[in-house]
Amino acid sequence: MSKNIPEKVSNRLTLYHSIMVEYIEDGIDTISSPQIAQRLGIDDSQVRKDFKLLNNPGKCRVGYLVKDLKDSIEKTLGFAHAKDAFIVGSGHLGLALAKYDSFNSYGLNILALFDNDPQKVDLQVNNKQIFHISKLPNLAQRLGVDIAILTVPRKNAQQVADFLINSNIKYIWNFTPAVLKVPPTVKVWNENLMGSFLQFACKDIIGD
Amino acid sequence: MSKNIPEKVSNRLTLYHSIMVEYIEDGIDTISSPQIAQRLGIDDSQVRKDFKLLNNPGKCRVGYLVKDLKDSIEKTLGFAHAKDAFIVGSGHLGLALAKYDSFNSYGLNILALFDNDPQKVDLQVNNKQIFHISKLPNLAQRLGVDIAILTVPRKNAQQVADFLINSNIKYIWNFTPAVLKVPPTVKVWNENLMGSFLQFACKDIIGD
DNA sequence: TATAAATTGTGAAGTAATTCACTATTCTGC
DNA sequence: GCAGAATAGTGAATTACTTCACAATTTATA
Repeated sequence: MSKNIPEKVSNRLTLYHSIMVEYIEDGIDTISSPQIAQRLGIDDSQVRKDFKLLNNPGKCRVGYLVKDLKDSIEKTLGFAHAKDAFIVGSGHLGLALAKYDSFNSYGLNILALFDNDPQKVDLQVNNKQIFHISKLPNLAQRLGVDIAILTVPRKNAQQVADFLINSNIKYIWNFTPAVLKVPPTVKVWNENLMGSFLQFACKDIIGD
Repeated sequence: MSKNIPEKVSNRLTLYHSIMVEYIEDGIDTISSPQIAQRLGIDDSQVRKDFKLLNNPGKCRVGYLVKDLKDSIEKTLGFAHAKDAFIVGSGHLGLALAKYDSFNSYGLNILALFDNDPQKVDLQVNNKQIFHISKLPNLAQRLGVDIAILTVPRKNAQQVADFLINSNIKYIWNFTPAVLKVPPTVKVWNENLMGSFLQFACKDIIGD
């Protein structure tokens, strides 16, 4: 599946997916591209072009089948492939993410948390144990985990990232504001919460 | 300032900003576009084009002054304009965000939290009080707050959003997976954590 | 001082993304 | 069954974004 879906498209697919979930809850079977487009403030032909990538044809004058759309979006985005991950950094954000059960239904299993604070080690969060960071390399290898969710303070981010890379972690979902230096074999996804907000704020609040 | 900076550009500006913070900590005064470009895996002329929007000329053979760049990015993204906001929904994520002090240094003040659970009302989180959601309209008006950070469960999201809109909230930073229906006068920024991850996961982990 | 190397700034070229405009199809109501 | 309306699908046009290529400048060095 998922053959080179551009980032913008996959971002829209996740929004479409949310709408499908809502329509299913409301017991609505079909949905049209203008309905979706209006909801998201985009062009309806854009929606149709995106859906074309899903190989999920609609019916003229009717629209698309909600259930089928949801399934093919999930297939394309890989919900079915369960992926295991560690949360590295058991501060407020790390703990909140550990408690965020939606991850699971989207195909992401948090297996454990890590921290360097001895006070936190061995605590349980949402049925997941917090381990000392020194245990990570061994556990990563034994469990075959190569995804880490990084939620340490900014000033430790690079150092911890280096440690993760040495532990054969290949994917880092970076919730810190640091821009990580990594070798080409390691992929980083920057969540950058404040950056995200600033875009929002900049556009309309500061405005002019 | 901030005259129609495209979203892609402002996203890059936040990444540049992080790098500037790091360089300042490391005591480095100047930085060149190839240095930044290599760090982010983008083209160096892209960096220069972005900086041109900042009205912050560099010097040939030397590069840009780190301090000046940081300042003009902050000016352009509006860090200086303090903005007040409420967190609506005092679950794990809401509490984690309330404790996330970086918001402050980026110009966002969380004044209070809200929830409908009587057990949570009147608790203090990071020196911010949790109020019952029914108090929101009055407080929003008295304090002149029109930004809400929405962290309620998905199934309540639309209903709470409607309530916020009736309380004259104009900007909703939406951390729920719901796609909110709002009038054109209200702006929504979807954080969409899982969507964000799926883009990351889809691209490289699922592969093909 | 002359030469070489590094860097900015930028117009032009090239890509990618979005919107437009239209055709073909299907459904609804008369 | 027919007329009208809504919709999918899609090539073309447009717009936005990125990369290329290179002149102009500055610094370091011999």
